[in-house]
Amino acid sequence: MPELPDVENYRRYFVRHALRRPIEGVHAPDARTLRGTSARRLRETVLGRRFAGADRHGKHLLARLDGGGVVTFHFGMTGAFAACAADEAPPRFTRLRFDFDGRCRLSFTDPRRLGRIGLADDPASFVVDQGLGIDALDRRLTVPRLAALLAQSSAGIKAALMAQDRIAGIGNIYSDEILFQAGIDPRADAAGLDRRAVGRLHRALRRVLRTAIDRGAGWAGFAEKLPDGWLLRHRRSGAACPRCGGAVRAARISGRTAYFCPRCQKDGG
DNA sequence: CCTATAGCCTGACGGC
DNA sequence: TGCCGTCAGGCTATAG
Repeated sequence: MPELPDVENYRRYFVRHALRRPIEGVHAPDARTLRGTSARRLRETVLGRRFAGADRHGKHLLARLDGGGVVTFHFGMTGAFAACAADEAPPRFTRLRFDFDGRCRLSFTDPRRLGRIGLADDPASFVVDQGLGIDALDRRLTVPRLAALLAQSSAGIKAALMAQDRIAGIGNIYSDEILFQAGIDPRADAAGLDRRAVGRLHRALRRVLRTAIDRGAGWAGFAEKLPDGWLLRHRRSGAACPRCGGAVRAARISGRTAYFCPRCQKDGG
């Protein structure tokens, strides 16, 4: 699940359940989930400290420790958080667990183990080290800046939106929705979009991501809360496009399955 | 430089 | 019901 809206909601969940409590235990039973660190070093870094705050950049969650240092989370395709009491059974697929004082615990769960957890000095240096582009909801991503980013891309527009080193946070699902709402063919060249199309893309990008956050992306029941007019509700081959009633089509674009409405998404195609 | 593909992992789902 | 193939909202390394 975890694209920008999902991770933003996980961040808020983390803030509610993990901030300002002494960390009394760290369980990291799955070494593969750790990236560039070890269970031992993680324990040494975190034990006895508290999380002071949590930032997000693109699909990454950056949990700041009091006194410096950051625990970084990437959720892969199936990562999530689950808080639970100490006397409850730990959730299935727990790959990392923090035990706080009292009865509160926070698990990072990830069935497929495609998620990654690591350590960094600070959020800014992590973003630089990872080579991440500007966060998709950063206000500094203006229409001219988006236009400039796309103009220097030689990729298709869907691949350009998903390139984390340019714009961080958008994945396969939300790129489909953004392009649908902007009326742009996912196979179009990124550099070939005119001013009006880039303007619509910018509007759609912000609206889609904000709305998804507000409606609870990442949590159970989100699918039922999707707006009626969204493509995501009808993201199956042959389903009826919510705008024109035509057939939704699937296509393989940059290694992922894209869904779109050929009639409503003509721009650049 | 770029795009395309396989691989990492496991679970869910549809067809037989 | 059980087995098998396919697919899944991530990224990375490697090949062309």
